[in-house]
Amino acid sequence: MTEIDTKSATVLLRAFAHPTRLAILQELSKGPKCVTDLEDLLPARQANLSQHLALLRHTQLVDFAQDAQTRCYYLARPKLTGLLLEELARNEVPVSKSTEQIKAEKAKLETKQAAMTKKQVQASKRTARARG
Amino acid sequence: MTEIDTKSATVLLRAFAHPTRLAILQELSKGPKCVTDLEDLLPARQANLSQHLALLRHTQLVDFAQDAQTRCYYLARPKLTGLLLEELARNEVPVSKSTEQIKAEKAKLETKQAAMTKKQVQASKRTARARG
DNA sequence: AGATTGTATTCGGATATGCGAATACAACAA
DNA sequence: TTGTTGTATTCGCATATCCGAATACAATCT
Repeated sequence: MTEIDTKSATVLLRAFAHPTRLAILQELSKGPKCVTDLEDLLPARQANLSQHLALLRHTQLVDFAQDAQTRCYYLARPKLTGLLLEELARNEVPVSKSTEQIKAEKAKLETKQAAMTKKQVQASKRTARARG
Repeated sequence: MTEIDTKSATVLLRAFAHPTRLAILQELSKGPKCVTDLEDLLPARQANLSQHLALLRHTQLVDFAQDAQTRCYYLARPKLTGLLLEELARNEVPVSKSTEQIKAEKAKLETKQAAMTKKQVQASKRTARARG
């Protein structure tokens, strides 16, 4: 439950969030591949794959080992990528909660914090915007 | 290791891949919140939060329960969201592999498949592009 | 009824992303 | 040396995303 740096986490997630890049990562999760291998496996052209691979390199999701003229790409963070692919494959079914249930949960949490300070923050926010 | 529908998986990932949305999900992982709560917790304005929440609703990452005038949002896929946030917090350190290591791994995989068919596919792809 | 509160939606412009085409380039073959 | 193979980069345009401003709207208060 540690607090995440959402800004840098987003850089990683954006790298995952593209069909071609996700497909590349899925292929690499089965083993290392060079660009030509990927070109055969995926419906994308060489230049485009190289662009996506460059992005994945910069986010350190992949790295490569040079084998003569070819570059063999592999997953640089196999745990992260593996877990993510697994979890996407699982495809959790969304839950629906009743208003009662939520009210109860919310109430329980709010008793743990000062409620008044919140309203003050809110008020100062509004006036700040009104001024600015 | 099941094959994923990369196109629809991408829709989910894109929803995660924004600082504000990720922060919203992180807050909701601690308990349900209404829009005003989030406005107090995050550096974003109401309209903007509503926009992001709409996106998160459409991807079924969150849902809400109506409590009189307010809507209490909660995680609709707590496992998925929780695991992802955990894994991002862990921040796996990238591995680096030697060319030898990769060549070995790659060779082992390739013996499991016909190597010739690949070259044929590659050749037909090239001529197809040349024609097109 | 009018004002306020909590939230959603629409619009428009700024910025970012995606992709093909062209180009670069190094290693290797003929 | 010229050609070919494997891969990367640059450029320009089309499309998508983001956000604030404005507006809508229903519920509640005065």
